[in-house]
Amino acid sequence: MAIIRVSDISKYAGQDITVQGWVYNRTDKGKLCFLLVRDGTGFVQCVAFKGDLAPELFEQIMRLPQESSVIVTGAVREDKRAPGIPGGFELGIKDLKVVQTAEADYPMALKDHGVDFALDNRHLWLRMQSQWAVLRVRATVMAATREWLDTNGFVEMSTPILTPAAAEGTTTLFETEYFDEGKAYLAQTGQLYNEANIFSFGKVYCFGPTFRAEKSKTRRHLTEFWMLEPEIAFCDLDQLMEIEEQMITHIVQRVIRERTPELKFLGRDIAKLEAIQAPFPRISYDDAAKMLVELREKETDPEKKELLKFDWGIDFGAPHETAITQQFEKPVFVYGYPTAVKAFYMEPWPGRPEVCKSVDLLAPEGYGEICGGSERISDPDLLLKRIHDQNLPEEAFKWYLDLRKFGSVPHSGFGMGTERVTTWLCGTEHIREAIAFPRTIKRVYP
RNA sequence: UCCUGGCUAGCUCAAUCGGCAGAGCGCGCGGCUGUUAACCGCUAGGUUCGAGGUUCAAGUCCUCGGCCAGGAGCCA
Repeated sequence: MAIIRVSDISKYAGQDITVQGWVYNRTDKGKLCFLLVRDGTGFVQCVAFKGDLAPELFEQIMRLPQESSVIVTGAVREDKRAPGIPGGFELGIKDLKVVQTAEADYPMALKDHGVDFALDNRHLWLRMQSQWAVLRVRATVMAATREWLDTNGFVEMSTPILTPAAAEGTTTLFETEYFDEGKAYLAQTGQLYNEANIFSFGKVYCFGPTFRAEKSKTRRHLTEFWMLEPEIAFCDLDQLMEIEEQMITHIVQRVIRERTPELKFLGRDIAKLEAIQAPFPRISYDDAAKMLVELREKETDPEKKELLKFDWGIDFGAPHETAITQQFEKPVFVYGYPTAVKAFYMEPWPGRPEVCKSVDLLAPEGYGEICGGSERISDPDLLLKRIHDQNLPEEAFKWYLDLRKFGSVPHSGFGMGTERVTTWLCGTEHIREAIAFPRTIKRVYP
């Protein structure tokens, strides 16, 4: 008997097939028993009629505990009543083998759980439909990201996870002993290494875990997350924005194409995602600042009004980002941030040294920053001056300064937070659901 | 680090002014041929986060501590 994947079930209507999986839920009605079976690719309802099966087998099915592992054989039939993902098809059970009868005290109910309990049981919570759906979307986001970059001439580079002192200060780094060399730190970015890589490969990216020891306790932060960082030679800020919008558009469109059942299960409004097509609106920091002043004047809730307080020169906080993105249906680029609030390596705006050629991409519906990038300083003297101004150790940046001595070119790059993109596309409340085993300030277990 | 909220059955939550510790789900038993987190009946299940205090009486009030969440700052 052919073993099929539940995600393909519609292709097998009328045929006998076998599914290998786990009992997600059981509902019995006397002489009739419904098993919702998941196999990793989807959830399918399997129906047992007492009259069709040997009495012992029917009795065994009636008593199967949640999460028992099973191999089910039966006939696929189309039925609008059948629940599941994708749903609409069910399996009339002809035979069932129990691989293991699960213990009766499985802790995850199909009802809501508190955050703490759910996270303590993350290894089991992963099996729930909602979590399965989000993580399937995440995998597609990552695949689509690589697909776009690989077909557009980018070379994947792996940048080190263990790094010497910091690109941007050590306060937010995880520290570890490194033999006789003193301290090493878990990478919070691969950017500086990718700036070296472009001079050999032109267009590169790294895509891996990255670590921030920030004591951030919000729905947008993880201490360990997966960041994509493309870096491109001969690329200015405008060209960088084009790359970002093309890539994001590709990711969203592929997610819609392949993960609509998951998005529908999550209750996501797919029409909103279908609208995500390049080009994206671009507004300067200056214009965003004016917009914020106007939005604050219109705001009637005094609490929100206080949070929207804003003076030119400060970086946007989460409330500011939310207010701006709510004005747009697509992700929006905000470019030209004040130099003072951005990293030392960002190219100054021509004729306006108080702002720099930086750009953040803010996702709509209040999801906030998903990408942050900039054109990098290409002039060796200016870069050295910046390192001195910021009291960074020149010795540590010797190799980085070399990059500007030998064939320096205008170049740009950005970082994209995989889990933030996933959270946005899924319409999920909290970023912790967008990675299998989230690491937050309060949690390193399981 | 700061602000706010929470901690009661395995889970999610109730408990009025300080006055008998409750429900739903899940587990167990029984019933039902179309359930959608099924439904109906029955059973079991409690150190109310910890320590101290006030009181005739504390889940509830007070003090200290612990843990968790949401938000701010910082960031992708």
